[in-house]
Amino acid sequence: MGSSQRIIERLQSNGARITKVRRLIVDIFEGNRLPLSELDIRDKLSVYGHDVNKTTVYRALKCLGENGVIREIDFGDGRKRYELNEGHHHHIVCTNCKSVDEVHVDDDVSHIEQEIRRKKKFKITNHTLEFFGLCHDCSGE
Amino acid sequence: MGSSQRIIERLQSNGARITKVRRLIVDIFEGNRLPLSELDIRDKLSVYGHDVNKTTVYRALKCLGENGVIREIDFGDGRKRYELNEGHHHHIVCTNCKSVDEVHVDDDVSHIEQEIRRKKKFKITNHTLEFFGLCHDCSGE
DNA sequence: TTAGCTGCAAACGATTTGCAGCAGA
DNA sequence: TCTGCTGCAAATCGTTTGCAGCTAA
Repeated sequence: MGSSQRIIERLQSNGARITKVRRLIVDIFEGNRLPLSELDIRDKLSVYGHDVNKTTVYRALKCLGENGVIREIDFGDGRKRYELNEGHHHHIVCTNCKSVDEVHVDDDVSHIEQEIRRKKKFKITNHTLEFFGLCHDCSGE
Repeated sequence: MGSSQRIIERLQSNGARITKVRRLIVDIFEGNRLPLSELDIRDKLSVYGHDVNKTTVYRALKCLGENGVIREIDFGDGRKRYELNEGHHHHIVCTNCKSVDEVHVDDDVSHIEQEIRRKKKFKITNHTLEFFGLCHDCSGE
């Protein structure tokens, strides 16, 4: 059980119980830095000998999301993905082989947000920015 | 039937038929510059006295998408939205009242794309950038 | 005429809900 | 102990598919 103490404490302080399934799922996220779908998670749990019901996974994800441990990522393919809610970054998705890579950009879109804040009377709290294209392997002819 | 001639020609040149339903849907998009879901479209069609089957709407949207007339927008709420494929821009969505506004930014994220192209060996063809927050009406506590 | 479009019903896949039994604190 | 978590089955919701009849070209 390698779940970081910080995460355990965050859950506990919000009154959520530290159950076996939640621990396992947090461990999966800590060992996989890329966004995972419900199915990805259950597959990985299964590999480690834990067959968890899909409903339970969805409810655990909801709990972890509500407590700020994970966040949702949307690649627009009809299934939600989740990743640890640490460090703002974006993703590049290969539209061919579906591989995903992280992108850390120094200069983010904060200047655009400020522009919007000025022009429109909108308090921006969040944004999504995902890139799509062909990875090196798939763009080779 | 106010469907722009340019769009009609684009469909025709690709071998798609110009049917009553497709004309109507294009008219709806031309009269509504914000992203519409399948349900939005059927509601608007209904207001004008046209009850169109949902399957037909989905197939028309697929056809219009494949011919570059419209594009998909994803607000991550589990339903697809579509808008005319004209002029690159983004959206700000009020997380409270769900209202949507367009955002035209002079300085887009092309510099980020170039950075990624250099760092990673990724040919970027597309990106999504949507903003979320509270609109003026909803942020007034 | 005829290939392509439409409508209906039914299938599908991701996600949610109801409920009875189990377990963390 | 006891409220909250889990698992199972069934429901829900957006979207897609199969098929028979219709219509644009």
